[in-house]
Amino acid sequence: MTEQAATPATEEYLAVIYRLSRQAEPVPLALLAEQLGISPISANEMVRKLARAEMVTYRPYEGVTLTEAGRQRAEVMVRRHRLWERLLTDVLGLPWDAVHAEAGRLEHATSDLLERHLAQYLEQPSTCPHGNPIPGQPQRLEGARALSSLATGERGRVLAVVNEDAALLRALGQAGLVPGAELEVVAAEPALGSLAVRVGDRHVALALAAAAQIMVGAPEGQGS
Amino acid sequence: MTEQAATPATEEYLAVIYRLSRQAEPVPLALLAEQLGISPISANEMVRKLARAEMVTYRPYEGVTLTEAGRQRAEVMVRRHRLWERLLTDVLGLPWDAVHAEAGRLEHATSDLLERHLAQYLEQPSTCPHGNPIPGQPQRLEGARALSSLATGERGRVLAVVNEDAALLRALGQAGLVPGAELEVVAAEPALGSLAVRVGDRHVALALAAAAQIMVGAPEGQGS
DNA sequence: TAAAATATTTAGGTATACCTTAATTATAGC
DNA sequence: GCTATAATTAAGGTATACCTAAATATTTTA
Ligand SMILES: [Mn+2]
Ligand SMILES: [Mn+2]
Ligand SMILES: [Mn+2]
Ligand SMILES: [Mn+2]
Repeated sequence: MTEQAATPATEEYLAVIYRLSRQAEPVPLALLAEQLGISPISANEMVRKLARAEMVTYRPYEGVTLTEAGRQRAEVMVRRHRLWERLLTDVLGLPWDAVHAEAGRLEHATSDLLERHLAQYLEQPSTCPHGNPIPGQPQRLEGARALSSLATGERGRVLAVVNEDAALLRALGQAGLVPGAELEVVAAEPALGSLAVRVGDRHVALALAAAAQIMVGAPEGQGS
Repeated sequence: MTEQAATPATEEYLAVIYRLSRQAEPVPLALLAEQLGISPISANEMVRKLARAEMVTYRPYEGVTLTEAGRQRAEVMVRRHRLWERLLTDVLGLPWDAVHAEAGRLEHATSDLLERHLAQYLEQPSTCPHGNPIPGQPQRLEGARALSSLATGERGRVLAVVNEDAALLRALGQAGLVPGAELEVVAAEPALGSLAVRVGDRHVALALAAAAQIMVGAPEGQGS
């Protein structure tokens, strides 16, 4: 009986590992613990339990990697999470900086049946309101780059905000830096850790750390 | 520190006690335990904990009653539950016999903010899809009676199905016995434990136990 | 390459919410 | 009024998911 824990806690671990895997693979335990808001010791315990259940592989001093079974389970959770975000913003009108936390709870209370109805009602969306991909839908193949990597004068269009921290999203929303926005880098000052960007007719200055969370693609009318 | 447990488990107890209070007040422990699907001993433990937290009063051999604080908390949960049921049926198109179970999970993952947006989007509905009242909305004052109490020849309109058991709802749905349906009692046979009813042009026979779960009001065009 | 700094593991503990078995009630039927 | 029945409480146990403190192991860096 190595199987089927499927408690909210294990679901949460798998989904967080999945998300962090984009940035670092395998995922260091310290990062995982920090994201989950628990002690590294507790994270270590749980990760070893997940390894026993063959949802992850764990290499001490290196980190955690999802197994195929773990990845599938994680994708289900992330899919439900992002479908909920779409419903909450597009239909119920919640602000985009609030829906990540709400969906983070609803995802664990969602059956297969409900997931199907959600996806159907929303017409199989391919991204969440923050531009991040919904697993199970065809992804537009993107030559996406972090905004922080653009040089002065380069233009692009916002595709996604990777980090869905509420404070960051609120600030970006006010600056007009939302998926679809066209922008141009006015001045890149890596040495100063800062970036000046024109968004429409507005000028915005942001830290490199913030810019690193924004994925941009080719500007309108320019194929990859 | 007698305060604020607010775990899903305590929320669940309060909501179930609230619902059962319509039928029996105080609520016998045996009934509560059965509804929650746990042993009477565990129910006893939890109820004494709730009593310590002043959410209920508990009189051994009699039963449980909600305190004012408990009633308020319970009404929040029942309100969220029934708002979800409305969204799931009216918007997402889930079958009416499935939504009680779904809402039973979602209710615990619902914030004040989300509750407000749900209610607003649904235009402050006053009942769930099964006809049961949504706390916090004005209730139409109803001279409702159980269908099982009607005599032969009496007519009425279905207001609500009190017991939201999936199998019962599925059967009632197929028989057309849904809120709003006009009906006439064709033959009441209390001795046989059965009732024959005409619903539209259809004839339906049902057990008294089932009929007891159906609340009816005055037929169309007849004020109370 | 030997400390120093980090990371991991062990050990022991807490809280929640269940369980079973056994003892102790209280209620109700006769 | 007594006793059978049923309800309650006590006692002890399980599993999950956290925690802290202390011991060990590994990696880094000087
Ligand atoms: Mn979550
Ligand atoms: Mn998102
Ligand atoms: Mn519930
Ligand atoms: Mn209902």
